[in-house]
Amino acid sequence: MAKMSDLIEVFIKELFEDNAADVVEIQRNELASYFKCAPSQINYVLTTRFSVDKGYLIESQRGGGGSIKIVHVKQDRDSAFASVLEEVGDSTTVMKADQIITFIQQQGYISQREGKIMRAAISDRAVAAPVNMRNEIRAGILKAMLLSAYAARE
Amino acid sequence: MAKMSDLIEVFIKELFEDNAADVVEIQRNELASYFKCAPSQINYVLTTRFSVDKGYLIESQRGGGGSIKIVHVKQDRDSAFASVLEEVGDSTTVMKADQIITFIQQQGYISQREGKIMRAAISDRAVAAPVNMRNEIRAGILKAMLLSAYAARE
DNA sequence: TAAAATAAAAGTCAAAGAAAGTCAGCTAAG
DNA sequence: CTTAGCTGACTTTCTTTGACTTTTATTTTA
Repeated sequence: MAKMSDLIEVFIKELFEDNAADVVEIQRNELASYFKCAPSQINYVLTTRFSVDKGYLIESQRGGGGSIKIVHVKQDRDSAFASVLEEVGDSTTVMKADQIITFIQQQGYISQREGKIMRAAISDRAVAAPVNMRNEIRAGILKAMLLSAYAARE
Repeated sequence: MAKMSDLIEVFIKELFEDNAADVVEIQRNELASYFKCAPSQINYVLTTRFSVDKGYLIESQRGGGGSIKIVHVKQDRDSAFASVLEEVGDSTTVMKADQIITFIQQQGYISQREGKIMRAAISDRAVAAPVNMRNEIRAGILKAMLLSAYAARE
């Protein structure tokens, strides 16, 4: 069975596209019953797939007529790349690098395929260096790739 | 008795042929119980028989609904990618890497921007490792990037 | 009409479940 | 005797669920 959380994630992302909007509004219980899952699973999807890291902001209202608003926060190119480069710093774990790539991808500044290439380049399988150097080397590679992507705007 | 690992290896390779695919998805526990072996033996087979060197890329997801994806660059059908991977080998200079990237770019396998990103990743400025290790590390990074580009081709 | 009760949302968190990964040590084959 | 193969115990990561809480709106009642 395909994972429920993935399906819900895709569903919500389609809402963004359909509305050509950067705000989407959902009702937790409604969505949950549509997917036949526990309402709290919607929260799980929101925290794991629509986190601030990834460029999303959640606002919600409880009580009668309440709902959840998901805002896709768009940062302009310059500041997005600037903040991300700073974040990389001199040393970066695979996990952090992954988040950074996801962020810049969600912002729409690199394609999905470019994201995959970058992820491959910084993975532990690729960076065959002594463990104690890996994070530093990884940081160098990631920064170089981000800069070149920044320079080569479409 | 024929060696278990060989049987598993053959089995997986048959999956590639049966599906005429270059991506195969397995479930570790399922496969293990099919072969009546320890799940960790699947990992053994993957690391010994399906390494990056041999043109395979492994992606996995833990947790509920998790699985292991194996991507393979086929010799016959996409000889450009396959031969290029061989060309990279275990060690690659910047110049050679550059030529290889240019080649597959000209063949239309990767975009100009993807080429720039790859070049950035393998440049000496990016790979901040001791000089005597650089070419080996570079080879690993380049192979991983090429494989992921191949896997995510349109 | 103001306070109280009810209903209608969403939030939290911990526990259980479902995978895959690691690694040290044992066994078998060459 | 050395290397390749195999295993199981333990770890890590990710997902799903449900019981309980909190907040807000609506309705009832004194």
